[in-house]
Amino acid sequence: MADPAPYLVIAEDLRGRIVGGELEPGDRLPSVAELGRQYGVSPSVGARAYSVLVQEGLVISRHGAGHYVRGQETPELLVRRHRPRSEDSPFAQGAAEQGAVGTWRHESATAVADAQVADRLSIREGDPVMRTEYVYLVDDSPVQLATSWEPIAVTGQSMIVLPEAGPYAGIGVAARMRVIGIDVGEPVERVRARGATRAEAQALGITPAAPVLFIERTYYDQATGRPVETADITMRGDRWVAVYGQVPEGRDFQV
Amino acid sequence: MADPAPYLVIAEDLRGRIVGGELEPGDRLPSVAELGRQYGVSPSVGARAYSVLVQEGLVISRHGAGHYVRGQETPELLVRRHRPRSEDSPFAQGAAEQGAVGTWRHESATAVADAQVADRLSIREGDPVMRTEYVYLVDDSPVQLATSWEPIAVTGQSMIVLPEAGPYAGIGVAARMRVIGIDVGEPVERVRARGATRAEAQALGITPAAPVLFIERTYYDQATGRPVETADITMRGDRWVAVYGQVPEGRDFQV
DNA sequence: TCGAATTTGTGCGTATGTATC
DNA sequence: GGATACATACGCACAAATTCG
Repeated sequence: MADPAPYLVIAEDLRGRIVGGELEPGDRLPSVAELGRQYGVSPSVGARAYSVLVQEGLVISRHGAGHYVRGQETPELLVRRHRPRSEDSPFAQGAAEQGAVGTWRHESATAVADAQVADRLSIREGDPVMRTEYVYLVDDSPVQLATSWEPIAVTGQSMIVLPEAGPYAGIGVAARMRVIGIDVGEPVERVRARGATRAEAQALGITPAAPVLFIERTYYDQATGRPVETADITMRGDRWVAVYGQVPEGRDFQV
Repeated sequence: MADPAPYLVIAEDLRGRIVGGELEPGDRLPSVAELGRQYGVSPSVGARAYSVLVQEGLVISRHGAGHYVRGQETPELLVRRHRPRSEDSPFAQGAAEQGAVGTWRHESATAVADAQVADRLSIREGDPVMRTEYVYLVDDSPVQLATSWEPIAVTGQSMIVLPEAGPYAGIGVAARMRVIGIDVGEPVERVRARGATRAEAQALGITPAAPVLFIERTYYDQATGRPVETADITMRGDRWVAVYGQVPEGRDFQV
């Protein structure tokens, strides 16, 4: 049985004291030299032990200053949930409920459906669609990206062909579709966890391969079953929780 | 302006060639010594560059053998969705629909609710609960972990107090609750993307910090609104997609 | 079977740039 | 502004694992 390497032993020891609460967020940790003395190894071993904990997110290092216990910041999670009859932007409304200011940038252009989008919208590859790219910001920092596709065949003759222009801008897909007489009900969402691509990391201000929540959302016309909008939504994993289902109302039981 | 450190330059160079496709999954990469020669630095710098890429999940290292480009393995996504009136294990049923064999291991024990579980179950901290740990396997490889908590106050007098023992084992929470006359409806699920902890990575056979889909699920008694079960579910991000909502039935529109 | 060559993993000492007082 | 403490990066030496003849 091989003994674990000393730098792992030191890291494990410190990890235990941090998660156990003995060392509190903000506490200054021993310098790498001091750590080496305590365990009878060279400073570089202490440095490597710290590098493990930094990678795990338990410790932050400040060049020339020292290592510090990092706050277990579960930085207020943003909550994403479906809002059945919203008449405001679901995103802005959600942010407001959480005491933040939600804004977004967008860009629309016509495009043709590739194979994947065509499949999701039940149209033919090459059919015209309106594609809109979104960047969502909370308190001016980007937290969510989205790309939306709508078949021109659905909205082309209406004044909502551009999702973010005219009197019906910024109210969300469900409300916009109601304008042209389409009731969409709840969307179907396919949820995945994966690492951020480089482009996503760049846009969201996170490191590549950091976990993101990725949702493929599709709205259907409830009357006919026809897909009317589909979107790829990418959210910072450390900032979002997506909630599905509702807590029942009546709570008349005894605790 | 400080130049980036040589080990970061090397890592960035290799990263570009990997994501660009010049280096393909499975390819053997230069040894750290060779890498050092190529860039005119010592082997330790090459080793450090590789450690960065290993941490990002782009490269795997095999002691004594070399460094290899890691496969972007997108192996058959498993689909997780709610099954309203299943009378079989939802997990096994889902796996079977996808042509795989789903099995699981479990271990139950009584415990007391900590603050978080107590909050989710609307009971008091310290109240007794039945805790069950699950490891789910598909074709003998672990793909999902779960920890479930049920208040003893709900199941304690019944023959389903042990989730995985007796005639009602392995049928899922909803079906088990029906046995004692509780209709639970759809659960509430809070979905997050985060990096795997060390323990999770170990159990799931992935690297630490690899993305996992993490779901906090709670079932409620529909009649009273009382929570009757809550669970933490951890799934390999590269193997699972969770689906919410249903595609409408009728598709009588013209393409 | 075995041993030599190759390769990664780990520890150490030192030089350098940074932060703090 | 200077002195000191500190983290970071690098080159080197040795151990452990793998491969191959």
